[in-house]
Amino acid sequence: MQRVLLRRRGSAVDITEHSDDGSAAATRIPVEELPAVVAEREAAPAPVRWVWDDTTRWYPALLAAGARVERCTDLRLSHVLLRRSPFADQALLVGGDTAGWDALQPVAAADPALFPPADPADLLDPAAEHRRQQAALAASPRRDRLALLLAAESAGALVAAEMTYTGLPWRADVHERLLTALLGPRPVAGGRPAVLERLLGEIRAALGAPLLNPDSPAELLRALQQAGLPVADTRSWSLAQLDHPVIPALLEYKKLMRLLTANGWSWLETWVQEGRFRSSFLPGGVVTGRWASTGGGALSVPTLIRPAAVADDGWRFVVADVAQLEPRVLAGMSADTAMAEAARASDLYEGMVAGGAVASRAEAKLGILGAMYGGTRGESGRMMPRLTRRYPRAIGLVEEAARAGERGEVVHTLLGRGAPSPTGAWAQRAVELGEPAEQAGSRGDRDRARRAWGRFTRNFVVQGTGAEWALCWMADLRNRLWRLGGAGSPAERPHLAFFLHDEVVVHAPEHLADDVVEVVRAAASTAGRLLFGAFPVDFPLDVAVVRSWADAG
DNA sequence: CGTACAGGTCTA
DNA sequence: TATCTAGACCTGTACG
Repeated sequence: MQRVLLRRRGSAVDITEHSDDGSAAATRIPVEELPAVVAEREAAPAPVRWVWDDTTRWYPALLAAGARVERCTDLRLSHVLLRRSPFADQALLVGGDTAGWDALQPVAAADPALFPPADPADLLDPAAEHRRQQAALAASPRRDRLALLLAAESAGALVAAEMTYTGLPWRADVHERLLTALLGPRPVAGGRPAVLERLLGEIRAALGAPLLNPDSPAELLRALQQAGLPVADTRSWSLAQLDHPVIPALLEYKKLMRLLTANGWSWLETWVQEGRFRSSFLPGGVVTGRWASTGGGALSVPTLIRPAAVADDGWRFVVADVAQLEPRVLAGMSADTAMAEAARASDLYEGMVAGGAVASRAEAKLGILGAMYGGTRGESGRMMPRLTRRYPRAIGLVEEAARAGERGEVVHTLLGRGAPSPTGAWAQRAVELGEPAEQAGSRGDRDRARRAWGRFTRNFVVQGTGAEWALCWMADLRNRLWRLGGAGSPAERPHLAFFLHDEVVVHAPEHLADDVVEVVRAAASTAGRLLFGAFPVDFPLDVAVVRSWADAG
């Protein structure tokens, strides 16, 4: 496939075409002409892969100018993956500006200018970096998987930019009605809404503390203890265990205060414009390969306010999520046929019950979560021997990942994303967490930190491979949605509008909703085959065609 | 007066 | 004798 490398040169762009025969041809164009050049090239029959330093620096402006890109190589994201992968020869990756690539950060989506001034990326040579990456890939003992990972990560970067561009349809009027119904009318600057004010009065009266500010955990804890309640913190879950007249009002107050501060009127003003909630997603933003987000708390939008996410008139949301993604991924990557058999059921936990591994669904869930998170105590710990007997390969894989982490070894996902080395800052953090300063250095604390790192590596291999499945799913889905046809930009055709680790929201014209359901499922099958080949592990989806996000699931 | 951390709550 | 993975982001509070 033809690769076309883009490089900024002041107010111009250098375009270098790399043909399969190794020849290269370069042209220089003014930056204003780039969208037209890209659009023309994308419309031509020969497929092309754009190679650029960083999608966040190129794609938002292209989208704004009406140019959509089918494929790219994001050198920044690829660099991070290769630098940490145990299957990339680091000697091949090191060049003059490696430190610059190591340090390169994505830019915020807020600025749509194609060329931010004084960008550190301008000091880097993308052609040289691309050559190094291709060399490392060619020499890798896991070349195919690593190449798939780089392609999927780059496709994710395109998806992320497009989701910020299109936004998630959001009805401010619905959101405001919801706030008013729960909190009362919007208060004038500074005041508490009426409902909170009333609850505050009840709380103060019930505790005999007329000046209490329940927003201060320390103050609240003292007041509760003075009222004779045996409580060590003010978490809702702890308070719910208590029997005292103040508790219902206090729990309601905490819930509504959270709504007000996290997703109240000021959230609405800040993050919703022109009927769209626009946040920015950061592919690869989490060490495991999951996406992070910045702005508006996109990855923790409470279900309480999801009724305000409403498809446009004549459009629908197609909401799809994978039930029990991570245990299915674990079955696939360990080639555990017994667990894959359980995964044939649409509810994997019920499949485990049917297979005779455990007595109840609750036990199955507890046991699997314990296996993936490293819970060794309590009920999930007691489940482990039975699970190990029944699913030796699956349990063996996570146990080995935990032991490797405890030994200080580096673990990796199925496609070759490497975990951080335990000598890095992350291990320091684990040490600090397990080690109160006054007892620093004791053997027990070191053991605790080692086990904490083992839990991290145990979870890393599963969560990280789950993230790879989701990336492959979205990358394939994005292309299938585009091929459903229509005209215009992604916003005017069926498009991905939101992504939450194992769930996607597609915004589509109503008459195409059934087609979207079909391609969402087809893309899930493709992702399973890409990762696990012929090994028979299913990824059944829960799919709903709805007007509001809240109506799904 | 601005920054850093603690405590809490939301997500998968 | 016990909640264990990954995050974002809010308020209150301590600190320099």
